[in-house]
Amino acid sequence: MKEKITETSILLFGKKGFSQTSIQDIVTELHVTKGTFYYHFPSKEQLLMDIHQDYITNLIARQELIVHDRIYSQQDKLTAIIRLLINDIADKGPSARVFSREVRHLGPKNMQRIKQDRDQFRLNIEAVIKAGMQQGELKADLRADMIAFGILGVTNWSYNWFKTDGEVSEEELVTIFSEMILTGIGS
Amino acid sequence: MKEKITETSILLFGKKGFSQTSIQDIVTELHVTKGTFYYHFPSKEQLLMDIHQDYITNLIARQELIVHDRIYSQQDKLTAIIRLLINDIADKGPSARVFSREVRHLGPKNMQRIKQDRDQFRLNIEAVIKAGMQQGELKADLRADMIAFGILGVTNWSYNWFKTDGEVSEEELVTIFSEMILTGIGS
Amino acid sequence: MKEKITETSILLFGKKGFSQTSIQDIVTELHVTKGTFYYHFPSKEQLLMDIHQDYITNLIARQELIVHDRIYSQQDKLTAIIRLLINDIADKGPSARVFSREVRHLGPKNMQRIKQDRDQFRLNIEAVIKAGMQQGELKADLRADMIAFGILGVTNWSYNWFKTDGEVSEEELVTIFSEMILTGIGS
Amino acid sequence: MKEKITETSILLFGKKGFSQTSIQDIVTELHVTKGTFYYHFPSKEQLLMDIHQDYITNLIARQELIVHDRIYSQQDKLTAIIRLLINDIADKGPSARVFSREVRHLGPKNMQRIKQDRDQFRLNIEAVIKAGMQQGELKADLRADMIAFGILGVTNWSYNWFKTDGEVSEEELVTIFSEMILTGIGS
DNA sequence: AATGAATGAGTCTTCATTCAT
DNA sequence: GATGAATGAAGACTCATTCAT
Repeated sequence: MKEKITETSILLFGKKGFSQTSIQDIVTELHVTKGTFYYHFPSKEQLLMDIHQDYITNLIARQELIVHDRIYSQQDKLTAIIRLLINDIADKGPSARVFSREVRHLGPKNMQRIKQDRDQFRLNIEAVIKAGMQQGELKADLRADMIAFGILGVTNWSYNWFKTDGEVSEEELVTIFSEMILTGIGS
Repeated sequence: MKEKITETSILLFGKKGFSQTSIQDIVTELHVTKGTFYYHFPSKEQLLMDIHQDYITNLIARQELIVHDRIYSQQDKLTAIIRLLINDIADKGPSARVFSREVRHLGPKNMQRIKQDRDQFRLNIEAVIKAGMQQGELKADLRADMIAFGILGVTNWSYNWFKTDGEVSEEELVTIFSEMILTGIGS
Repeated sequence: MKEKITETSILLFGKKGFSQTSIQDIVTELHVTKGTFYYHFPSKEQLLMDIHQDYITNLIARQELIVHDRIYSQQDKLTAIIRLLINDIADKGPSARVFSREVRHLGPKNMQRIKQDRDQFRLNIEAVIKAGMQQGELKADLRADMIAFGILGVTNWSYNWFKTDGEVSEEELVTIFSEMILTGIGS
Repeated sequence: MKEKITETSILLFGKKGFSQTSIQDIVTELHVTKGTFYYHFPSKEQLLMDIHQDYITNLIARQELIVHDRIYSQQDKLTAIIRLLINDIADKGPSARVFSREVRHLGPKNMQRIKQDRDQFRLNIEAVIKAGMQQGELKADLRADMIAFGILGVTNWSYNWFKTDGEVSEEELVTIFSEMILTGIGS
């Protein structure tokens, strides 16, 4: 049941947003009562935290597999990270969407905790960029931090518009974005 | 008074988000009563619509000045559009933030209307890209639509993290992002 | 309306206690809705505070009239204070009952504030006793503080059992208690 | 286990009051689950009843030992009853406090039953007073019933303020109160 | 004896909205 | 233009209680 609640919540949060989704909505969907929800979760916020935590822990783990890979070039790593994020739109779509949007609704403490995780993800990207700069794979004069934000912008924004069943496939999108970032669009 | 309500609302929506800001919050800030609000606006949603509309109408107007400029190259135009969006973080900060976040809280009809405006903004970017492709300023084989989404991602995401009083100035950020997009980060 | 809410609440708190009385109970009794309650009071606790404050402020004022009287002997003052409390069972019955019972349901801050008022009332009694001891009206070796608690016990406990329409009138009860305290029951 | 539940409940009721203590609070404290509680008690109210019953049965038993004593004078008996109640603040503190406060939370039937026990306790005091009056130990014109209420007020009120580790010892308090009642405070 | 899951009625509170004045 | 009072629907959360295992 706990899992069912989590799944349903992810779906509903993804569809209507966190504040717009009431506990009633969640339990009605599952044909159980509010008491059931509160038997499994101490609060709505904690549920959101759990979702966040599950998602980002797994995400960072997969990211670090990429980052610490011995064979990939740094450019490959960036592409792989972009792929990681874009793929999740399909695989964990709603979960990913929830992740990228609802932080503002958390209390200061939880906000802080989540922020740390996100920072780590971002700093991992930054580290790859810096490595690329040193090894001559990337331009030497980049602001690694800003570029990392830029890459996250490109991918995270996709969660707002990308349809996995659209004209462009995930893998194509990965290629388009990674080329745009690595080689630019200028001729 | 209507203007004062609008301004205060933009500020509060920017700070706490749309759903988290109550009409009571707004009128308390202005030392008036709820009746006053409803004298000027038919609903909270309509207020949000007005804010959106004001903002985006002005934004598109400024974008089209750029797009139809006779002197700018297409690359310059893209840079100018990036500058337009980044500058607004400072100039119309809260308003811009509201614009980029609170769409989900609109009813379907209003959502639709806003979506059209946003689409137009995006299609204008797409048009510039296509022009650049034809004129040989940009690579010939780009997916103009996806690239437009990519550019919007980079800039819109900035609203979540960019501090105008930080280490990097707006103009520097514009340069960083436009170089990243036009020439890529690869060496 | 605010007054009506206060009055009804006093009645209901008196009958069923603070926690056992829901806001619903109060507004149902008045044929209004919960919104109305919260238009006039910020919280249930604040309502209780208001009731307390109203009651005790008035009570202390009347007590101090007695305490500072120039003609009364100290013994007369004690009797008058007993009368003050016993009379309130009839006049402000429920209010008095609420006052003497529901402190535990207040938050620490409000608890503190009420405690101060009560302490003042008690210390005023203590002061009268001490004056009586000095002036030879009362035994010289009393623990004024404990006696003050004793007197309060006798009167406050009455709120639990005394019926103003019973066999014993208020004034008779005052006489019985003040004689018991001043001259004792031993022969 | 049943005893452990009872003990813990007494403690918690004493600390936070009956309504403010949830069954969850009780079982959490004991590291068991709610099912366990309901295996041993049919309801929260019944638990309160049991506590009451246990306490008052024992109390009345001890009171009657005093009342029927052949050596004590009636004055001594009153003092002994006062001692009985004051001592219980220390010995059975929480239990006694619960007893003197939470009656209101019982259903009418249980309320009735408790009331009878309390009445008996009070009537026993009244009987002692009447005996004292007849035997010339006490003033002849007392309202024994009201005096009994007065004595109960003095002692029961102590449960609200008396600290056993304070400046005044239990035995001192007994002396103070019994002197106040028997000989009065007037000089 | 004890547990874990579920219930459902109830709690306080919030809030957008209405409307007579 | 603006106010004050009231509404009613909805919100998150609590809790005594039940019951199959």
